[in-house]
Amino acid sequence: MSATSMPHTESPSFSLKKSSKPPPSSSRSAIPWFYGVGAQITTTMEYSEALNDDVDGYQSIFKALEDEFLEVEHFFAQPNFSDVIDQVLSFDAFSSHKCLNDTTPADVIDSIPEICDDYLLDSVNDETSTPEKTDSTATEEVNPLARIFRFKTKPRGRNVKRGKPATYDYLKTFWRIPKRYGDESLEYRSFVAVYNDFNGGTKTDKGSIGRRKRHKSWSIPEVLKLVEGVSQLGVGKWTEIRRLFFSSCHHRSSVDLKDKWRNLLRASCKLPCVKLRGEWVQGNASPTIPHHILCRVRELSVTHPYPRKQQLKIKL
DNA sequence: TTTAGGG
DNA sequence: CCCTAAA
Repeated sequence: MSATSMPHTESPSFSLKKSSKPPPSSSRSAIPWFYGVGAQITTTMEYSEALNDDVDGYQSIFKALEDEFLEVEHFFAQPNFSDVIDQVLSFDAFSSHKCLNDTTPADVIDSIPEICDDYLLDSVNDETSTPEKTDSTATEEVNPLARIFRFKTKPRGRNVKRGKPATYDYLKTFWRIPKRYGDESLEYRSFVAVYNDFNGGTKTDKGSIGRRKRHKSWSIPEVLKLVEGVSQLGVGKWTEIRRLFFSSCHHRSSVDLKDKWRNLLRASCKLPCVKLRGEWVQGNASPTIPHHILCRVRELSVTHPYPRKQQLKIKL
């Protein structure tokens, strides 16, 4: 995992000086050191440096990850925003995502954490497991965030060993709490709390770690892409549709497309039949899909019938 | 690995 | 969104 393309010239400073000002969103965890992410990041960077890894590359990654912690708004607020973007995109890990020119900065930012996930997981796997400094003086080395990075995503692609199911359960097997931590220790509880928060889940962990991914409601352009995809490739070709129409949406999986289409079908069935001042009256739901789009969905549901449930299996 | 469907 | 039987 070499990042030879990484320009070393006057790389913009990524130190965020996040201060202790909490993000606007009050939904964030109230864990004391949660907002001290900056410091934690630094620690992690030093750690990777010790591992003789590409520090600059990690800086980019950690910067992006840090952003995820701090919400996008904070990221945009940085004066060297564009520099950071350039830096991040110049990193090898993003080579396959250079087709981002036609997207907005927001789209780019949105895709970074996802990309980082994969790459970080790789790098961590390469590392010879967690350092086993058994001496009690290695307290500084224990960086909860390091483990958060490691497990924040589900394994996929080359990140998983062949033969093993790419499930969260498998991922969990990687998760280890240092023995020197009691279940009631501050470190442990903080770690778990932050971890859960980071994964956007209030999931009262029941042995389940890192489930839900952050909810991202579908934008109209995304819906249009999906509709266009279905109209061209038909229903059921979600991997293809994703590849052709969502190459720049790294947070929409083929399964997401399938789910969305299902929801669109449901919505299209409930099309209002009332017209007011030339405009179709929308259901009354919140940001709903424009009427004409739902009409299109309804048409497609006929043109491209959804594969019906398998023939009912006869019970013997 | 990808789908279809239920949760 | 998650989870998983089926294919």
